[in-house]
Amino acid sequence: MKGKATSFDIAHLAGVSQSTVSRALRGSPLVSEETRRRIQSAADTLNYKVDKNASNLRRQHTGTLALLLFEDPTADDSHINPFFLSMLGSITRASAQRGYDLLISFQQFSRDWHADFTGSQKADGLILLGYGDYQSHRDKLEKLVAQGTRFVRWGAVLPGQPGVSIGCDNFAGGRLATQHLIEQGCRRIAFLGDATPHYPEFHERYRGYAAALREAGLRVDEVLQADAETTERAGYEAAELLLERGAEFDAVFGASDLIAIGALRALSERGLSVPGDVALAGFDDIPMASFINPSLTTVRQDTGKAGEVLVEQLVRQIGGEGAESAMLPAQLKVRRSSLRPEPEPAFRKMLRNQ
Amino acid sequence: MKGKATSFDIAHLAGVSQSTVSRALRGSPLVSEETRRRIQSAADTLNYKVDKNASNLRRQHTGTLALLLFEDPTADDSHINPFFLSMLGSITRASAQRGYDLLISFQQFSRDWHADFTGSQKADGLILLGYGDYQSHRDKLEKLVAQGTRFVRWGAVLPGQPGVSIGCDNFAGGRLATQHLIEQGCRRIAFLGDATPHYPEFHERYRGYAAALREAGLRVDEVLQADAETTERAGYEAAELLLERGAEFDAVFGASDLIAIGALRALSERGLSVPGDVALAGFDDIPMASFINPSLTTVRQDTGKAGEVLVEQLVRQIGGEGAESAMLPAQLKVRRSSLRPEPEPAFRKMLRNQ
DNA sequence: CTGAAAGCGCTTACAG
DNA sequence: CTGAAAGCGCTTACAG
Repeated sequence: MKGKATSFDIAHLAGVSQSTVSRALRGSPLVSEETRRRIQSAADTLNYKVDKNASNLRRQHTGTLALLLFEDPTADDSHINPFFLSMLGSITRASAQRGYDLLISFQQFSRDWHADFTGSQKADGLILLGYGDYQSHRDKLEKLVAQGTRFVRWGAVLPGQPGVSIGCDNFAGGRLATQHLIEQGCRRIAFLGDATPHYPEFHERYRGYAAALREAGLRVDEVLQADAETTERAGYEAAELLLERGAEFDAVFGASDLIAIGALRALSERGLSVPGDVALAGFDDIPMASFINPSLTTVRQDTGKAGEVLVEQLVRQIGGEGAESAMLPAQLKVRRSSLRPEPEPAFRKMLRNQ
Repeated sequence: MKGKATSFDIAHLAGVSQSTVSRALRGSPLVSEETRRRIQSAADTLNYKVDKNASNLRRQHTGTLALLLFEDPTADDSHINPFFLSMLGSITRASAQRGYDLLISFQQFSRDWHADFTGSQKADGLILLGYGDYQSHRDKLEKLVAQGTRFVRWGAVLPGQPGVSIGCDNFAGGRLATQHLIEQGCRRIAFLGDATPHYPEFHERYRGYAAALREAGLRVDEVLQADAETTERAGYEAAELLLERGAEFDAVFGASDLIAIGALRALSERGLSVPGDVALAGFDDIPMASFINPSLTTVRQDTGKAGEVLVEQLVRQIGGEGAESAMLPAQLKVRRSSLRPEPEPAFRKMLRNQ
């Protein structure tokens, strides 16, 4: 790489001062059209690009957003949760649309993340993404607020939380899914996923589940709940636990699609058919949900919209405008995994008709 | 945000010069242990972080890698190809492991990407990722080389290509999949995907396909090939085209999993069963491949390994070491979609045994 | 509309 | 081992 062209080189070539080059290239109205054109063409021939480091240093900003992706360290580390992958895609798009670069960082190990990015001027603001134990994050969030760091986080939207949170209406989503299972005739509906306030999104889904049960005059039975983080394996194990417990159930509501898919595998291995013996629903609507067999009934979180809102609210903060937490609607997607009674298999019908 | 602490503040607090602060914090051996400790604790109490912009400006480097993701503008723009999403995950991890930040950028629209990142000192090197028309990229790659830009690209590894390419052995993969279909008794195997050198990865897969056919004494029939880019929709349409043409085939090899999955839908809609009537294979092994029904036989590209190698070779270039193109092995994953003859359905057996 | 000059916060020869 | 000083390449008051 031979010496990169600087604004002085352009100035020299165009026969103006370096200040004028800078102004022209930044689109200042203080430069005459003709001068601007001359400078522009000089810049083009020298293949000049403004040095971001210098520009940012001087302007004290960065033009980039940092996406911090928290993954539960216990998760299988080869795969990122597909839901977050979708979010990542939409956040990337939304950032680009608003002229920001996006820096991505996984935060499984580092503990000092709360200051790493904005403190070191790598990013103007932070997007926090990830399921995970909220309690252990909370004090860091408060520190972030105290420091004046601009950030938005994806998660449960509840009163009294530090900073700006964007999330979907987990309570309504949990309620919707459970109501649907009840309408399908299910009476013993299991909930797979952590149901404590440690994981507020799951907790809200659980609360929605419990509300739907009570509204239908059904009992919330603790035997029907088993903890699980968002992995297929955890879903598998939670379903196994239920089965070993001897719990009787005619439906399973997984707190996430990954959990539901894991449960599906456990049920199949025991010879239980879905939806024939057990109706099944998940949460997230990851791409896989519509492809598995049977296709998975789930609560859709609109990741496209989510990315837009996250970026929008963060950019507002950076611009000094007020930003607000927002709750996005949850939408029930009914697919085959919950549709009962299952149409009678053709061969059984034939046998009976003999 | 109250005035951020600078190295001068630390110097003042620790009672040393600013230069010493800088040295201590960068781990220079020129600083005594005791001084270093004093400086470190001052930095901690003031919550000091080195300003990356200033540091990078001075050191003339950035510590970040840019991942440019090219997507075919005709693709459904709401979804990123899951294969690239996997790559993105593994590249992110590999970069973090080597201490680089990763800047992500989608390049559907911008045309000036070849200089945007390294020229403006946003990144030390580029990772180019995306299927796409190679011919139209080629001159940009050459410009990149001419400029001395460090980059690696994911794609076909062929002689005479500009720069460093990492890719999987697409020829071997295509051949493997086709051989497997032939072993399953298929004789009329369709190929869905562009088969021209414009898309070198697909072309290599096609060449592997053709080689396997010839080796088995089978004819390569143009009627059995239909173009498709990497989307489910394109796969669906290509299969439709084949069907409308009245082409007779007993197997379909999709140049990517997405194409194969689209073809599966088209076949099902026509009442053709997979693998009963038509055996099916794809390429990539995206997560969905193992979840659809029937599960999809495919050629696995190891994205974890790919990300590591891409980052490794790029970092070597940045460090002034020589980097080399590399071809990663392709691995056949046999699943249900290609296993013929299909076990006889239970009810048919019953009927016959009456 | 344009130019000369200061300064963003570091890193690193240079001198001791 | 430490300090004083130059300079990375910009942006932006300040002066005209």
